[in-house]
Amino acid sequence: MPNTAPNPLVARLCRYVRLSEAEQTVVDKAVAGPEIAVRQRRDLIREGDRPRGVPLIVEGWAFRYKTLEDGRRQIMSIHLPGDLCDIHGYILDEMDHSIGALTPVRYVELSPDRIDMMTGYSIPLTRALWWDALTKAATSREWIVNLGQRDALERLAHLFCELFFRLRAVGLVAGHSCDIPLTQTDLAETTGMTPVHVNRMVQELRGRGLIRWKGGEFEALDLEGLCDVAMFSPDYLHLDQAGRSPDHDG
Amino acid sequence: MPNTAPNPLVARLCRYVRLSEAEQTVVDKAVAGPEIAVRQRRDLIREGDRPRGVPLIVEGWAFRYKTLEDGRRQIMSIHLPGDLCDIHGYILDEMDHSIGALTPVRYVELSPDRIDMMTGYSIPLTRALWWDALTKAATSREWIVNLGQRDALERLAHLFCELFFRLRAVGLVAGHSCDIPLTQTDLAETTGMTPVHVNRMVQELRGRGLIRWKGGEFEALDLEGLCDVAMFSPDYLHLDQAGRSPDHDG
DNA sequence: CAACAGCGCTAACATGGGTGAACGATCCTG
DNA sequence: CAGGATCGTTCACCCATGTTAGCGCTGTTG
Repeated sequence: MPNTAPNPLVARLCRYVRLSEAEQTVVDKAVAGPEIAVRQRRDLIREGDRPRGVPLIVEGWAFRYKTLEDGRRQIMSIHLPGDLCDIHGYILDEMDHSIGALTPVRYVELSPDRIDMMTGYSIPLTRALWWDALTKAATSREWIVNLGQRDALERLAHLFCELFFRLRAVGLVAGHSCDIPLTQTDLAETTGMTPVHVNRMVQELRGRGLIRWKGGEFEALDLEGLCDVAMFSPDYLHLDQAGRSPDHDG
Repeated sequence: MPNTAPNPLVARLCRYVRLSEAEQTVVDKAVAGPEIAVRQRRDLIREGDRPRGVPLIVEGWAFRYKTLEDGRRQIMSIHLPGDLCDIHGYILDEMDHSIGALTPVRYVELSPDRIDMMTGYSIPLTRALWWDALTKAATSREWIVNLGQRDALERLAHLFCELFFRLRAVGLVAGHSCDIPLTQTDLAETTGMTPVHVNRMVQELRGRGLIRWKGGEFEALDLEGLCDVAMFSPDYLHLDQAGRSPDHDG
C-alpha cells in the first residue's frame, strides 16, 4: 500500500535525531497496521483494562484522565497527532487511568513486539524514542507546576501556549491560527477550575487582546504577551526546532 | 569491598521482577561507585546544568523542583532511598529543573554506560527498569489529579498516604510510624498551598485523630481513615506487595 | 416542526484559601 | 550568654474562585 501520508512517528522522531533510511524503514514497519477509528468522546482504553499495545495518534486529539470516586475528573495529558501514548505502558497488568478521544481519533496500536523491534534496532532509534518519553515526562511535570503555582489566568494562558507550540511543531499551525477543539469544560478539567471560571478567564484573555477563540478556531493575537502572562518557556518541550517557521506544511 | 548493606536498586527491582543471580550481579556492578554526599538543602543538580548521570538515592530524601521567574517554587516529585531519578535523563542536553536534598543525602551517580549495561542485559532486567520508570510516571500523573481536583485537606492527606505507602515498601515504616522530615513550607510547595494553610490542614488531620506528626516523626493513627479522606488508592504506585507486613526490616 | 441536549455566557452569592503580621520555641553560632 | 535564623502557630481580613441558577443559541433527532 502506497504511503501517501508521511508516517507521523518518523516525523516525530526526526525532530530529535537524524534517522538513516534503514531506521526509518524499521519505524515504518512498526507502525504499519490497521488504523483504528474512535468516535468523539469515546474511550480508547479504560481504567482497569489490560493494556494491549501502545496507541500512536494519527489524527485527532486524545487525552488521559482519571475519575475520582465522587465523579470529579482530571485530564492528565493531551495527545496530539504523532504522539505515542506511554511507550512500554503495556508491561503493567492493568491501566490505572483511561484514555479518551476529545475529537474523532484515528490511531494505530503498536504491539509489544513491534515496539521491541524499534527499541532494539539501533542506538539513534533507541535514543529518539527515549527523547520522546522524556519530553512527555517533562510536560507532565510542567503541568504539576502549572496546577500548583499559577493562578487561573496564568494556568489557562500556559495551556494555550503549550498547545500552540506543540501544534506548531507538528505542522498544525498556519500563521498564528490553529484548531483547539476543546470545550470550556474540557479546559476546566485540565486546569482544575470550574467551567464558569474558565469562561471568565477566556474573556479576560480576549479582553486583553491576546487571543481569539471561537468555534474551535484559535488565534494567538499576541503570542509574546500570552507567554508573558503564562510565564511560559518552551524549554520543557525540548523542541529542537522550536523557532522554525510555523507555516511549514508543504 | 564487602557489600554489607544490600544494594537498594536490587531491592527495588526485585519488587517488580524475579532477578537471577547473574542479573543481580549486573545491577550490583552498575551501582558500584563512589557515594556522593550532599548537605541538606543543597542541590544535586541545577536547572541549566548538563546532566552527568542518573542519581540513585541511597539514603535521605531528595526532590525535584522548578522555580518561576517571580520566585514561586513547586516541588514536582519526592525521591526516597532506592529511587532512581529519571533513568535516561542524561540524554537531554540540559536540565529543565533542579534536584535538591531535603535531608542530608547520599547517592550514587550511574554513568550512561552503566545504565546501558543494565538495560541491554536481559529481558527481565529491562522490564524491571521500565516498570520502575512507569511507576514514576504514574505517580507524577497522580500528583496532577491531586493538585487539580482535591481540596487542601484531601491533598495533604493524599500526600501523607503516598509517602507512607512508599516508605513502607522500602522498609522504612515500623509499626505505623516513619520519619517525614519535611517542613510545613515543603509541604506547601508540594501541595500548592501556603504554609499557613498547610498548618491549618495538619491541625485538622490531627484533630480528627488521623495522624500524629511532631518533630519529623509521623504516625498514621488511622490509616484507613486517612485514605478515606484522601480518596487514596495505592494502585498507581504499582506496588506488587502493597499489603506486605510493614515491619519487614530484616 | 417540536423537543431536547450541549455549549457559551451571565449574575448573585458563598467560601476556601491567600495575605500580612506577629509571637514563642528551638537551635545554632559567635 | 546574646543575637539571629528557622519553624510552627495563631489571628483578622479579604479576594479569587466555587456554587447555583438561568438564558439563548445551535445542532440533532424523532
